[in-house]
Amino acid sequence: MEIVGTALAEMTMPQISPLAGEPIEKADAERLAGVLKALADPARLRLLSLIQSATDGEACVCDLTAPLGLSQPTVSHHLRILTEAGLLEREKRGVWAYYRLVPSAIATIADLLTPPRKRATKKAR
Amino acid sequence: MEIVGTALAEMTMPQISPLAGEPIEKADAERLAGVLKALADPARLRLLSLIQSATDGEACVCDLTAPLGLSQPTVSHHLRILTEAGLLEREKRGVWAYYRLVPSAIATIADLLTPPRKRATKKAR
DNA sequence: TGCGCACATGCAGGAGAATCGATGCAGTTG
DNA sequence: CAACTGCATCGATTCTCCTGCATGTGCGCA
Repeated sequence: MEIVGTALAEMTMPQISPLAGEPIEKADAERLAGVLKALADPARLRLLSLIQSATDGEACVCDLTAPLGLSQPTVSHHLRILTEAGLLEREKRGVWAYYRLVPSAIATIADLLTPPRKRATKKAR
Repeated sequence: MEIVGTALAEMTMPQISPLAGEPIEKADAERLAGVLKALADPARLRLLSLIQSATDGEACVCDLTAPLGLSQPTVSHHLRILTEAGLLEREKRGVWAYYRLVPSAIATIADLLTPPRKRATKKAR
């Protein structure tokens, strides 16, 4: 139902770690689950990995179909989901569409999952 | 198809960060996706949050159905998935089944997602 | 201007997952 | 021992998602 949008950006600010001090709200859980769902697919994890390890950290669709063993429409589909989740950014140059990782996007998710390890939630010290 | 098992334990050791130096293997991607899929659900994120913020960090099923607004079988289903993914552990005391977070399980996932920030992959120094 | 290439979108089939009601099972209590 | 409580499992339904084929779109080139 496409609740994603640029999902990541919408939740970087609030402290909605599932391991924060108190239960998270239903809406926050749905947003975080939306982004995690974009990650929770073998093909998409491999896409992120392939793009990151490519030259200049970018890759076009034609470079990604073969290593994955998936059809071009399917790869485009996955890239779209990752882009809508805020994990990839797309740049069209000529006939090609180059994808690259959004800087620190995945790190942001990792931070959201990480327990509030001494983070200033209520004056840690 | 239950590829999970105690999924987390099986991949804590290898360096299979999707943002590591080189593309991850298909099998690694499937394992990591399996654990992420356990996380990528609003109800399960809220369950983790509720359990963590409960007294003594544990909770039984009867305490969790009401806040979630889901039926008891459904809650048991989600708890089972989280447990099989290695995120929760179950202890039966009397008639009740108490669930608690597996220490640092989620932190492990966060580490897997975090880019190899100066981590010793091949002799960093 | 017409053709070809790279990519996106639409459509459809099939597999997997979320949910619930009904039921089974193990402790507890009378 | 019988009834009750808390939880897991089963079966069925509905919905979502992954995937590929066919097609549409935009850009470059002859």
